[in-house]
Amino acid sequence: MPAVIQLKQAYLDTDAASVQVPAHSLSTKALYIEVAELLRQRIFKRTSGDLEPGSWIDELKLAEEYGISRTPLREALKVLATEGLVTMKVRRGAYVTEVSEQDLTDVYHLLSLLESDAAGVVASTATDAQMTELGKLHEALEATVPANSNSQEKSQTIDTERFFSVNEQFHMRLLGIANNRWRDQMVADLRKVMKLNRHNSLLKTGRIAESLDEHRAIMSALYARDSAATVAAMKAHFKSGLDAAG
Amino acid sequence: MPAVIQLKQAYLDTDAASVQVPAHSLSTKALYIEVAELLRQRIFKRTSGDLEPGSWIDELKLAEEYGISRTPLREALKVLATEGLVTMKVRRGAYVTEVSEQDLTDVYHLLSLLESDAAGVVASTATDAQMTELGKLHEALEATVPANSNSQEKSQTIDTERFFSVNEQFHMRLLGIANNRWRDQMVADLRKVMKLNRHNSLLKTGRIAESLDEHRAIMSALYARDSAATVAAMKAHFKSGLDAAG
DNA sequence: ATTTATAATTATTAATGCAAAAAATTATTC
DNA sequence: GAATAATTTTTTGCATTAATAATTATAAAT
Repeated sequence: MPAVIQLKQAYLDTDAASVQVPAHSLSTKALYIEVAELLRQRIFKRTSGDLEPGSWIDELKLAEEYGISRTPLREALKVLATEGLVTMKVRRGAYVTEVSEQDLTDVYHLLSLLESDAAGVVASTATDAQMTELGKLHEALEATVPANSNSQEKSQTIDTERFFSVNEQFHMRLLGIANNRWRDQMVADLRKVMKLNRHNSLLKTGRIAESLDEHRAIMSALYARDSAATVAAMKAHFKSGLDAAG
Repeated sequence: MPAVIQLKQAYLDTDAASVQVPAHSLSTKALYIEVAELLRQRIFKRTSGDLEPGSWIDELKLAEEYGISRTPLREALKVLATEGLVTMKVRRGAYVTEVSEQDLTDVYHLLSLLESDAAGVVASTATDAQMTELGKLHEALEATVPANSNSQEKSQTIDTERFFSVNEQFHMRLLGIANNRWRDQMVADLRKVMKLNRHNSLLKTGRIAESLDEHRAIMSALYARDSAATVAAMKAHFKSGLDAAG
C-alpha cells in the first residue's frame, strides 16, 4: 500500500523524517475530524469502487489503511452518521447511505426552501455594502461567460470550472449575509447528501446560460429590495435546476 | 451515589444479581445512543445545576456516574455535538452549547419555515384519509379546552399537559404526512436546540385560546386544499408564538 | 512585586485489548 | 444430496491503558 496517507505522523512523530508538517500547526484539528473529511471525499469521489452507496464500511481495513486505530475512525463514522452520509446498523457496522430518487427530490426541495428564504432575508436586511458585494460576485459570474452568446463554438470557451466556483461563492455569500448559522449548517449537510448521487447536479453543464439569466433576475429583485420577488426568483432558479436534472 | 443508573449491566452482567434487565432486550440500542439520550435529558432539565449551557462536561465524572467507560460517552458527545447541543473545543473537551437570543430567533425562524412548508405540502398532496386523520387530531385538541370560552375561572380547568401533548401530536403527524425524512430530522434537531433555552416555549401557557384559533385557520386552509393559505396560516401561527415569547 | 520560566498536575486524545455477537464454514444427519 | 447443527472466524462494541497537550502552581530573576 504505497499511496496511503500517514495521518498519524502529524500527531506522533517528532523525528526529522516527518518535518513536512510544521510544529506550529495553527489549525490542529482533531484526528476524527480529519478522518471524517477523508471519508467524505472517498464517499463522494466514488472512484476506487469501495465506499459506494450501500456498501459496508470495513473499520479494520480503513484503520490499517490510514495507519490509525479504530477509535478515531469510529468517532468519525458517528459524525458522518448524524450528517446522514452513513447509516449505522446495530451490531452490524456502518454502511454508506443509499439515497433514493425520492431522497434527492426531498433534499433538493429543502435546499430550495432554505436558500430562497435566505435570499428573501438578504433582500430586506442586507447593508448597501453587502449588496454591492453580491453585485460584484454576480459580475464575476457574468465575466466567466463570453459576451457574444449566440455562437455554438464559443460556448466551448466557457470556463465551466470557474463558473461553478463563482456560482458557489455567490450562493455561499448570500447565506453568509442572511446570517443564520443554523441554516448554514443545514444547507451544508444537505449539499453533502446531494453529492452522494452520481449524477450530482446542483448545476448542470448545459444550463449555464439559463442559470445566468436566473441569476440576473435574482440580482434585480435584490437590488429592488423586493423580498417576495427575490424569494420567487431563487425558487425559480432551483426549480429549473430540478427540471434539468429530471 | 445511590440513584446512579447502571447502564452497563444490560450489556455485560450475566449473573443472577442483575436479572432486572431481561436477556432478550428487544430494544438493544447501542450504549452511546442511550447515553446521548440521557445527556440530552440532563441538558434540557437543567435541574441539578450541572450541565448548564456554557458549562464544561466532565467526561471522567459522568463515565463514573453512569458506570461506563469514556469511549461510549465520548461517542455520545460527538453525536450531541453534530446536533448542536454541545460544542467541542480542541484539546479542551465538550461544553454545553450556549444559545443566545439571536440563536433562538434564528432557530425559530427555521422551524417556522420548515413546518409551514410541510403544511403547504400536506394541503396539496395528502390523501383524504390523512386529511381526516389530521381533522381527528384537531378535534381532540379542541376537546382539551372546555366549551364555554368566556370564563376566566374555567380556564383553570384546561388540561394544559394534554393540550401540549395533542398539539405536539398534530404537528408531528403533519410532518409525517408531508413525508420528507430529511426535514423531519432537521425539525427534530431544531426543536432540541429550542429546548436549551430556559424559557423554552414553542407554546406558551397563556396562549392556548389563541393557539386554538390559529389551528382552526390552519385546518380550514387544509380542508380547502389551499396550499398557499395553509402556509400563510402556519406562518401566522408561528409568528404569534414568537411575539408571545418576545 | 511582577513577570517569566519550569515543573507538576490534570484532562483529552488515540491505541490496544477483550468479550460478545454475528457471519461463515464445516460437519452431520436424514 | 439437501437441510440443519456445530464449529470457527470475523467483527463489533466497550473497557483499559498509554501518550500528548494544556493548565496550574511554583520558583527565580529583574
